[in-house]
Amino acid sequence: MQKFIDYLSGLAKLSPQVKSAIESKLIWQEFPKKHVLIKELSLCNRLYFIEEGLARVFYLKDGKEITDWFCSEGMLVGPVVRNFPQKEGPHAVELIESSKVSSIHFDDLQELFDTHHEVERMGRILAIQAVLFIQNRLDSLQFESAQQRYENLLKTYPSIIEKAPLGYIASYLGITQVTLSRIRGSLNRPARNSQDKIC
Amino acid sequence: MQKFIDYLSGLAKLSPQVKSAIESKLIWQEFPKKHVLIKELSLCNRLYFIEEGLARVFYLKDGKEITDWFCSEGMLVGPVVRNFPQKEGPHAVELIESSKVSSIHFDDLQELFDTHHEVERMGRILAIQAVLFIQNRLDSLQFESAQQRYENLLKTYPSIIEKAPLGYIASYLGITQVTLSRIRGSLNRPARNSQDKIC
DNA sequence: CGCCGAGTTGAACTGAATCAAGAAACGTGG
DNA sequence: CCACGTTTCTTGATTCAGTTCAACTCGGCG
Repeated sequence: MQKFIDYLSGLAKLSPQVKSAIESKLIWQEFPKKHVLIKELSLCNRLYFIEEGLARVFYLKDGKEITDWFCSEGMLVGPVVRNFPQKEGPHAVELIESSKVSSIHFDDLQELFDTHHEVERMGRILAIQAVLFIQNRLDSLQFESAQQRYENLLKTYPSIIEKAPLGYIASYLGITQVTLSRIRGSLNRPARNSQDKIC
Repeated sequence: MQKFIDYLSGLAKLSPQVKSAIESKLIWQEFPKKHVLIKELSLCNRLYFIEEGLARVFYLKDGKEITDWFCSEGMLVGPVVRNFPQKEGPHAVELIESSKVSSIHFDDLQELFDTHHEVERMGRILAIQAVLFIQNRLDSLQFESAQQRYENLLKTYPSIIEKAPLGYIASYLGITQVTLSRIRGSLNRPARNSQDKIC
C-alpha cells in the first residue's frame, strides 16, 4: 500500500494530508495466479496498482487473444489507461502470477480529483507518462524489426519473458508465436559456433 | 483566438474568469506556407493551436524526414504532445499551408496550471485524449494493412491527403512513397473495369 | 499409456521494402 | 515564355521479413 502512495507522490508532490486522504480510500488484496482481476476494462470501476506479481491486459480480436500490455510490479492497471469516460472495448486483465495489489475505486479517485488540485495534477502527469510510453511502443513497432523488439523487451523487462508464455509475448510484440519461436532459436544457435561442439 | 478558447472549454468546463485569464495570455499570428513554426519541439516554449491551415510535425531518422503528425484546423501542436519536461528529440513543425495560429507561452500555461484547478483538469483531459489518439494509431499500425491505413486517413482527414505531398503522408502511415503510390494506383484502376473502355 | 497444450521446425506464400529507371510537375533564371 | 534542373510521383523487377498452414517434439497429467 505504501508503495502505491510512494509511486503516486513520485509523480507530483503530494502533501501529507492528501496522501492520507488517498490512503484512506485504498484497499489491499492478494490474488492467486490466473485470477481475473478485471473482466472488462470498460466496466471496471477500480484502478489497480500491482505491488507484487505480474498481470496481462488482453482483448479478443477476430477470436484471438491479443496481449496489449504486461503490468509488472509498480505499474497501474485500470480504466485510466485505455478507457476514458467509459468507452472502448472489452479489455480484460488476468494475473499471470499470484499477485498483491492495491486499488482505489474510480468514484473515490474522481472525488479526489475534484477536491485536491494536487491529485488532479498527479493525474495529468500520469496521463502524460502514458502518452510517452505508448509513443515509445509506436516508434518501436514502426521502425524496429521483430527481433529488435524482442531484444528490447528482453533488456527492459526480462522478468516478463521468464514468466509469461510465448504466445502472450508474441501478441504483445505484434508478431506470431511462430516468428517469436524462430527468433529465440536464432538467438541461441549462433552462440554454438564459438564454443560448443554439437556436431 | 475564440476557437482556441472554445476548444479548451470543450474539454473541461472553464469558468468565465478562467477563460479570460487564458485569453489574456494568448497571442494570434499568421504565417505563410513553409514557415517553420517550431524548430525543435524540445526547445519550444509555446503551445500552438491551428486556427486555420495545416502543419506537419516531423523529425529526422537516419537522415530521412519522418512525418509523425499532421495538425489541421482545431488541433494543438507543441511540447505537450511529445515532450514532457523538456526531453525527447528534435521534432520540428513546419506549415504546409499558410496558417493562422494562436499560442500560449509554456510558462504562462504552467502558471495557469498552478493557479487554476480547472486548467489543470483540462490539461489532464487533454493528455488522456492524446493517449486515446495514439492508442488508435498503434492499433492501426499493428493490425491494418498499408492500404487500410491509407483508406482510413482518406476517410477521417481527406483534407490532409489533398494538401500534403505523397512522401509526407507515406511516412506518417509508416510506409514508403513507393508503396503509397502503388496503393493509389490500385485504388483507381479497378474502377475502369466497370465503366471505361481503355483497352 | 495416450492425450493435450506449448513450443519448435519446415515449406510455400505475401505484403511491403529496396533498387532503379522513367514520367510529370514545379520553380527559377535566362 | 521556354529551357533547365530539381523535386515529386509512378512503375517494374527483385528481395526479405514475417505469416500461414501443417507436421512434429516434448513434458506433464489424467
